Formats: sequence, structure tokens, C-alpha cells
Amino acid sequence: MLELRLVQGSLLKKVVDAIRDLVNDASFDCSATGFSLQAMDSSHVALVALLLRSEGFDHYRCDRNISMGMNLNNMAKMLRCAGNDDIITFKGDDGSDTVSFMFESPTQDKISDFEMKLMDIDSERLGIPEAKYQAIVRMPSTEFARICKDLGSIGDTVVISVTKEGVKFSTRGDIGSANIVCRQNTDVDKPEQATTVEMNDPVSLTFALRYMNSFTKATPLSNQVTISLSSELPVVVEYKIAEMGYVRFYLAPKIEEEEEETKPEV
Amino acid sequence: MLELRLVQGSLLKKVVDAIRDLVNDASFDCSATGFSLQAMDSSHVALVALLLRSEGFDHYRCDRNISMGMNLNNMAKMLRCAGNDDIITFKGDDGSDTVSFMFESPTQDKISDFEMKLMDIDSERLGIPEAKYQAIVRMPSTEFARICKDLGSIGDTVVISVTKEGVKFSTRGDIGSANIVCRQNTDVDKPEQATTVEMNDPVSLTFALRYMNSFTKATPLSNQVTISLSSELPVVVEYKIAEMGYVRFYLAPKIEEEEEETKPEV
DNA sequence: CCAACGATAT
DNA sequence: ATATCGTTGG
Repeated sequence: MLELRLVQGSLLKKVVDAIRDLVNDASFDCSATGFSLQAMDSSHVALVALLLRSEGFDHYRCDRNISMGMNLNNMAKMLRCAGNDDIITFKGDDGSDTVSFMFESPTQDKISDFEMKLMDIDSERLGIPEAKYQAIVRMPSTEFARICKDLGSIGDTVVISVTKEGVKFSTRGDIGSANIVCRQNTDVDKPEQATTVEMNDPVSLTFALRYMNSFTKATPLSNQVTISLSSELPVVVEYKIAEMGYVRFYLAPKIEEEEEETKPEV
Repeated sequence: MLELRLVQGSLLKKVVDAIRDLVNDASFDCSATGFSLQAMDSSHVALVALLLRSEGFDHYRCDRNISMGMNLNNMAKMLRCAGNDDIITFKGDDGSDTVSFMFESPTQDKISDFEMKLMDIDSERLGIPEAKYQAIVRMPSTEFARICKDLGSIGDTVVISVTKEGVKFSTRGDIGSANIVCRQNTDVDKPEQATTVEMNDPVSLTFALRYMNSFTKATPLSNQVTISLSSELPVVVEYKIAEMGYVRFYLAPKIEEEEEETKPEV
């Protein structure tokens, strides 16, 4: 038996919206620890990991570990029926092929109950080792989203380079090229506007903007985003979810070929 | 000769917008009593009835009963040319094949005059008998609209069930099912937020959401909607127009078949 | 948080 | 041209 209550129901809407651009169907895992998910995107290039810790819920009951395959678009469709300040209760039963969402309006005058069919999904859950990164950049999530969107209109890939002074995002395309430098800056009115660079080693890596622009769908979840970089390791783009956990996206860097791909010879 | 003046001209825009999704062409009837319309939707399933009483106009002159066939989309097109605070005067002449709209800006600095061609329409005007209903639900029109929209994303039909405690809207579709319960509640800050249930007999009826979602185009006309239900009778969804009359939509319930439509045999 | 307006997509 | 979505303002 499974029963999760979240007073700030809008959070769940944001979580699903953050992921469904990348992943259509995913298996959610529920245990005493929390509510989590791990999934590759449909082209098996990027990975997303979600954790909502049990302590973050206003009520959390999970009698035994359970895995539930859900279609994220259908899930979003149902969650869209919740008011933005509705309380959401998620219920599941062992062995059942459905789960249910209950939405309670703040005044309790409107109570909605949605039942959703589960799906069979082969959930390949990888262990993701903790790693030490050469550089960790923290910046406003909206700024990162804007940069990825802007660069995406110029080129297909972004080179992220970190130095002590800051972080540089570069791209190049048919119509020209672009470099956006964000320098470290903690001297702001509010901490969520800060940009900080924690650098052990300078690093410069290339990523497909297409995926970066999917990752930024998680922007509403957090004011800040954390980008962890190391050569040879997938970048981690993390959006912390206040009091509850995170959504993390992993993407392997492109192997830097000699200059442009316009060169026909290997 | 016919001359109707309405200081709150935006009302006329809302009335036409409320109807034109359902009905393309309609015959407006004008008499000493008022300005009215009755029309079936194009698939002859739903019926709409409009009444704007003569007393509600700021000037009302109708020398003899007259019927005017109008294309509602064309009418909307013209009315869209009126400012939201404009005073609208509607004029017609017996025997003429056109009518005219005059828009006066509040400051009288801009006076527009639009002439619209009438059309021949066979206006089959039914008598709609007053009926006694098993249950009458009153609720905020925006809430009703939201419910119909939400359920429309899950299923095709809605079951409306009324008990003493409140009203329940249910649907079922490929991805799952939904129940939304609104309980009676008069204890609110403002009367237009109230939900009241006047129940003589419990009732549960099924309707096509497609039509319900057309009816809710009338939402801007009134803060409250009234839903009158009886077995064997069409539901009446009514939006009152302050001081003037109403727009009423009628829709026959679906005959409840034995469970699902997945059964191939009749 | 709800409503109106503008922009975009069909 | 119309309907829906997203954004901005109250």
C-alpha cells in the first residue's frame, strides 16, 4: 500500500513537466526512502534521475518497495486537472494495474479523483557513482535556460569552458558563432541570482544543445542550477527541489573531433 | 422599424461569442417583449435559447414582430469592431435585407456604422415547456468550465450525478478515469462563489462533453451557471444575463448503454 | 491566484 | 480566421 500526500501539489506538476520532454514512459520507484525515478531518454543518450525524499511529503506511507510504470504525458494530462494550490495525494496498491491521484482544493469544496492505468516497463536501474568533478558551476536556472535557448538558435552543440573567472558557453553554426561568458558573481541582492564557480581544474567540454534544452524544462523547479563537469564524465545538470530532493540530468560530452565536422576525412 | 440601444455594448459581443461556437446561422426574433433567438446546433443535437428583454435595453423600439436571419460569425466579426465600452445601437427596417450596428465611443469621438446582410433561414421555433427538475445545481461558471475542460482531456462523456451533498462529474477514457465532486457550499466570501444544490430526487445523467464545452463559451456572461437535471429531459445549462435575460443550452442525455461501448452487440 | 491580452499554432 | 497556450498585469 502506498499513499503520498503533497500539500504543494504544483510541485508534482513541475516535476513531471521537467521530465516528460525527455522521457515518454518511465518507471517510478517507491520505497521507505522516497519516490524516485531513473530513465534514459528515448534515444538512450541522456539520463534523468529524480528523487523526492519521503521526509519532504506531508504524509508518506510505503509498505513495500514498488515499481510503477507510467506514461508521463498521461500523467501530465491528469495533473493538469489539479488546481495550482491543490493538495495532491498519490495512491497505489500492490498488484494493482492502476494508481490514483486525488486533488483537494484548498477550501475542500472540490475533491477530484483520477485513476490512471499503469504500464509495463523494463526498468533498468543503473547505479550512478558519486564522482569528484573538475568544476562545478552554480547559476540562476533562468539564465542557463536563456543561454541554451539562445545558443540553440545558432548552433547544435555548446562548448562549456570553466576557468577561475567564470564559465563560457560557445557555439558555432552556419550563420556564425557565439560566446557567452558568465563571470563568477556572488555580490548580488539575492543568493539565487549568484553565479559561482568551484574549480579544481580548468575544463572544456562539448554537448548537444538539443539535450541541454530539454534539461531546462526543469527550470520552474529551482531558481538555481548546478552544472558539474569533468573530462570523460557525463555532465550533471541538477535542479534541487526544496526540502525534497532533485532532478538530475546526465549527458556524455561529445568527443572533440579535430575542428569542424565539415572535414570529410576522419 | 426597429431600434435597440445598449449602453453596455460588450454584452452583445459576449452573447454572440457564447452562441456562435454551437450555431452558425440563426434567426433572431424581435418583438415588444424583447430580442430573442432559438436555434439547434448544426448537428441538431443541442439547442440554444437566448432572451434579451426589452426592459434591459437603454432604448427599445420594435413596431412589429420581425425575424432576422444572421450569420453569427459575420455578426461577431462586426461586433469585434466595437470598442469594449462602446454604446451599440442595432437597427432594422421591415422588408430590408440588411441591419445595421452603430458603435459610439464613450466620448462620442468615434462613431462607427456597420451594415450587415441578412440571410434567409427557416426558423423552426419550438415551444420549450417549463419543466420541474429533479435537481438544480448552481455553481461558479468558471468552475464548471474548468471541470468540463479537464474532463474533456480524459474522456468524451460526463456523468453528472447529484446528491444532497453535492454534484459529481465523472468520465472515463483510454488513459484512465476521473471523478470530480463539488460539495454544496454557501459559506463563501462572495455569493458568486457559492455552489448550491436544490435536489428533489437524486439524479445521474450522461452527456457529451463536446457540447458541454461549447456551452461554457458563455462563461463570460455570468459568474454563475445553473444546471437543471431530470431523467428523460434535456439538461438545461443556463447563464443569466444581468437585468436582461439569459442564454440557455439544452442537451439530451445519452441513453446509458449497458456498461462500455466496447460491446459490439447492440 | 485569476483574468485579460497577445502571440502562436492549426 | 479561429482556437488554444503562454505571458503579463491586477
